[in-house]
Amino acid sequence: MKHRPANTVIVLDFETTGLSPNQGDRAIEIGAVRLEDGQIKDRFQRLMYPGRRISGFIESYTGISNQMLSDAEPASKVMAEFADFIEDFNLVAHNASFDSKFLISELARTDHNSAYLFACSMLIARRLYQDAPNHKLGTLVRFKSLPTDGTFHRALADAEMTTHLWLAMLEDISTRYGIDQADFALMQKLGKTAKHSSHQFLLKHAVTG
DNA sequence: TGCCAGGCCCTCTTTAGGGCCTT
Repeated sequence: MKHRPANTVIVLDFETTGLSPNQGDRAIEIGAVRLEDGQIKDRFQRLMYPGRRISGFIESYTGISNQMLSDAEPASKVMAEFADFIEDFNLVAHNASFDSKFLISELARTDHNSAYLFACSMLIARRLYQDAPNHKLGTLVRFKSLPTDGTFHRALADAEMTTHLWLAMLEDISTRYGIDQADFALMQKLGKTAKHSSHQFLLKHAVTG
């Protein structure tokens, strides 16, 4: 039987042709990290052909060219492989609402289930790091002095930076609130909050239940 | 370069508007 650590999450990031699958945008790259008990155990990165040319803006923004995509496998094939990679583990992304809608949209083109639970590192960071200049991923990486190879807006590089941010937040929450180990359920709760609660109240409430 | 959308959150709010964040 396959070993399944209790505290395993998949941290993922999509590069896409634009902001909205409802407007016809497609994924062009998926990058992800399998994090088991705080250790990176596996990585996944694939380009995928979206069925049409991408804009010059996206080429410039991501560094992914039309030439690179012309040699890539179709999205449906890549997403089927990715579904096998993520199994049924919980998912983490920076601004998870964005990656969630692309995951649902692309998996809908395959016969794979897309009923995953997401936690959003951006929403948690907004509560935890209120003195950060802003809560863009790159800013938070610099703010927390997290590891980076200097690559931004590529799927695996962004997923790895999000992984380090996730680990830093787990540690900071445990240290700040004196709990043994922050887990996915707590982090997901911190990303879904009632309005009009102060951040301090919210964190303490989430920790104490 | 920044628009497209959408969820979240703040405030000059809740019968609303606008900024943030993702590509």
